[in-house]
Amino acid sequence: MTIDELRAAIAGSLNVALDGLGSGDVDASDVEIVIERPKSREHGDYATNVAMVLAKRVQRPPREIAEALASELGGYAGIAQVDVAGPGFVNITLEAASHAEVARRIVEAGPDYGVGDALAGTKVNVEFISANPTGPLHLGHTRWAAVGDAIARVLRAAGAEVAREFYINDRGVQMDMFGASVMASAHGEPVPEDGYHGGYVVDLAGAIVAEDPDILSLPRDDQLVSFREAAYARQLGQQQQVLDLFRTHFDVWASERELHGSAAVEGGLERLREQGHVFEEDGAVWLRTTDFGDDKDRVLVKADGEYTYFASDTAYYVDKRARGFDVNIYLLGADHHGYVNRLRAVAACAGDDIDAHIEVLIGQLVKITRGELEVKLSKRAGNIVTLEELVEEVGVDAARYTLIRYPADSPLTLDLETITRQTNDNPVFYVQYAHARISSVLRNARELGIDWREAEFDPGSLTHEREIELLGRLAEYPRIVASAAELREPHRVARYLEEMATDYHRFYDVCWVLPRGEEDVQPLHISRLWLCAAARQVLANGLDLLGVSAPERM
RNA sequence: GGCCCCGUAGCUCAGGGGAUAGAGCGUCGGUUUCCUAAACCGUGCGUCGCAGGUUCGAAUCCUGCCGGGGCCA
Repeated sequence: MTIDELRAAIAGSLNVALDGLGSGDVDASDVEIVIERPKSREHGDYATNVAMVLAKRVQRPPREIAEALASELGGYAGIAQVDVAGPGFVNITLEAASHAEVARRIVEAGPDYGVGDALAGTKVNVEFISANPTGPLHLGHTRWAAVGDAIARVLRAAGAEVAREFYINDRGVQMDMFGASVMASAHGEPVPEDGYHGGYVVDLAGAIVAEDPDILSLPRDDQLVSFREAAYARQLGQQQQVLDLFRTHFDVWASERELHGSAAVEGGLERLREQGHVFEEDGAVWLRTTDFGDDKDRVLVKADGEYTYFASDTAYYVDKRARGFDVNIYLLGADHHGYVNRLRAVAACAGDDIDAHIEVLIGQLVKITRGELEVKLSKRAGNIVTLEELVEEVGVDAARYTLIRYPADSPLTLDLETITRQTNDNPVFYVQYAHARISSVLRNARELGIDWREAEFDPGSLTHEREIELLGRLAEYPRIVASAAELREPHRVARYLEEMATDYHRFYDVCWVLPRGEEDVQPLHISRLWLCAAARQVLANGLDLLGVSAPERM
């Protein structure tokens, strides 16, 4: 019996029970039947609180409703026992075989186990990082590089059609300043005061001149443009390469320039005019964002006729909607929290429902330590400042896992010593180890010539307490994925995997899987191999949602 | 001045209204003739910042205050 089947059973029993209480006219169909796994085993495998929730409406004591529900529910196949406890909880214990069926389902579903349809038919745009192409990606970007990607994966697992999108701010004075900095560097001249000073600028200059020495003899104005464009191409390429290495793959690289080139900006502006939130004042064109909670109105077109960055952002939103995205998620750093109201107001000004079409998530900053010492994010040599350097030091798996493991809206301290340590206090290794351990068992089974998939799986044989615990945990997985998607909180998957790995290790510790010595292959061996295979599948599926590898050996 | 985040065990942190608030680390001790000991088991550990409110029930939701971090102006 699956959780969904149990829910249906409860719903059915509830109707009968209410009839029996003379409350058949009470419509309980809108009551969400919450099924939870009790913390204590004494309270059964599953529990529901519907009796308490309905008490007021039915005008009966919760325990009375619970009793009626329990006696009805007890008749269902697959349910071993139903108890009423506490203020009106209905505690349900399943038959052993009923638990174990999940193992078969998981193995048969394979990578699809956990995939749901809650968001089927919804097109979601997840925009994150969106760095200027004027330097390497740094720590401020890494959290979203991991979490944003995981959010996209989790949403996809919930059935949504997802695009990961990176908005390239490749237009405006910052780009010119970037070009000027590289050019100055190429000539051995001092970089402009508010230009870009990192060592990478020198490297870029050197590489550009090496590839095209003639660039230095161009007229100054042309040369500036050439340097700017060459540096832009290289820097963007470098960012893309690093993200690729980090296993964060964007579906769309949206360029601000192209937005302007395609007249999307004019189009977006037109759309806002139609909605009646655009006005002119002091020679500038404004968007009345204060109508929707912003603290001041914003300029779209300056008095000199230039579009503002805000105009681009606005047009970009309208463009995303035009491309059919129902939900547009923006992942921003804590330093951009002032943008939240502005962006939401843009959606409202475009005639959209703020609560439906736009979501702005704020990620708190990441602090890095090495043991007790904080790693200052200065640009001095030896301190980690870029995503690339972080990956070099700790590896992609550890970096991604650690960044995703915590809710993004809480501050995060990343200890380089801990996450490279190969012990229990490093959760990524703990979870990966469970996967490798299972893989090893299954390898050994193959070497012993045991073809468990072809053998009869007897779910009734998995009755050990540790087996039941593990099966119960495996059954939770789809619900965890669904809630991670709904809440945009992939850390829930990571936390779940840690608990699941614990359940596996505990099972492994006391339940021997393979035949020992000259022992014949028994049905229990086969059943346990199915259980192992199911556990491995869930670990692999979960790790995949985080973009972390599931090693066969460690 | 406005806004955002945080406050839970000695430390780092989970805990989207439910029963006795959890995990890792750290302490001390134990477990391997055979499937990966990167594991498992035992052992302590709490005014869930404070005060009100909503609820049958609040660490969780609402309001105010205190404390810490940060952003904008």
